[in-house]
Amino acid sequence: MKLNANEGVPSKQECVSKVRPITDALYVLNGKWKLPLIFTLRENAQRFNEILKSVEGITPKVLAKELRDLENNEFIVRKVFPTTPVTVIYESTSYSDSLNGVLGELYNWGEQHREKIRHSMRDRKRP
Amino acid sequence: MKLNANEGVPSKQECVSKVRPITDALYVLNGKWKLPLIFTLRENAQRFNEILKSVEGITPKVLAKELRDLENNEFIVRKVFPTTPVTVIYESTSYSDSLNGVLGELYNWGEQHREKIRHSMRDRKRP
DNA sequence: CATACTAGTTTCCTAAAGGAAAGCGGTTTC
DNA sequence: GAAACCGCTTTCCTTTAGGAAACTAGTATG
Repeated sequence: MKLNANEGVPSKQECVSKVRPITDALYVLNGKWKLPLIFTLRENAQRFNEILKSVEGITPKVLAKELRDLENNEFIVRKVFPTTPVTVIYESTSYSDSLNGVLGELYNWGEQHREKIRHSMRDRKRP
Repeated sequence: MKLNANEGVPSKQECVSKVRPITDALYVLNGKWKLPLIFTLRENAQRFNEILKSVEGITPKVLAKELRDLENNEFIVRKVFPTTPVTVIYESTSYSDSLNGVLGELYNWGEQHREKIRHSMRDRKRP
């Protein structure tokens, strides 16, 4: 009783639905500066120019864009105070803590993988 | 007793060591085709041209490079059989199962996050 | 009115990822 | 010897991420 020539082979729909939530998650962590920014703002809320100094190497253009991304994903909030000159404080949200599980898994797996590959490389030289 | 002007502020070393294992992990999943390839080869081992067909849109050049990456990370093995014409089978390893924890966390968080952002967008239109 | 300060934006540029199309080496079949 | 099949590689091109440097708007102070 063969209803479909691709029996047993998952449909494209099925594959996409398996992969998309994962790529969604990866997407929000994507880019050179997302993690450093998340971690530095977890240490303490900071102003734009303070972040520029504490995250070494980032430029104003890229920082502005990354902060917008993080705000859109609700990992941080932007608070403006009408001092003169203005004060803008970026502060990490409690929602950013929801990343802890993911980040913990990534950390442990990444650490383990580095060791694994280090050993494999060594064994290729001296088998 | 102030020993250091940056007391309480983590050193750059400390930040790097917190972030690097995570970026290592993200790096191996990086790129447009890594996850589709991992998943398709978990379904069943396949030949080069079979993968080209089952992973819709990938080109030979990119596939060859991605397979090399996956092999270097020991997620797959490349098996060559001296038939004519040659048969090359790519097969996922049991080590690729070590990703299950990470992928599960990413999946759950990603699914939840998509919902969260969807609701936030709606509430911005109708507050 | 000039200067200073914050929080960005704008313009221009480079490097890397990825795609399209064609080609290639080895081996059989006709 | 031509054609076909497999598993790629090569060349050329476009898009995107990110960096350097300069500039801007708003609001004070002198």
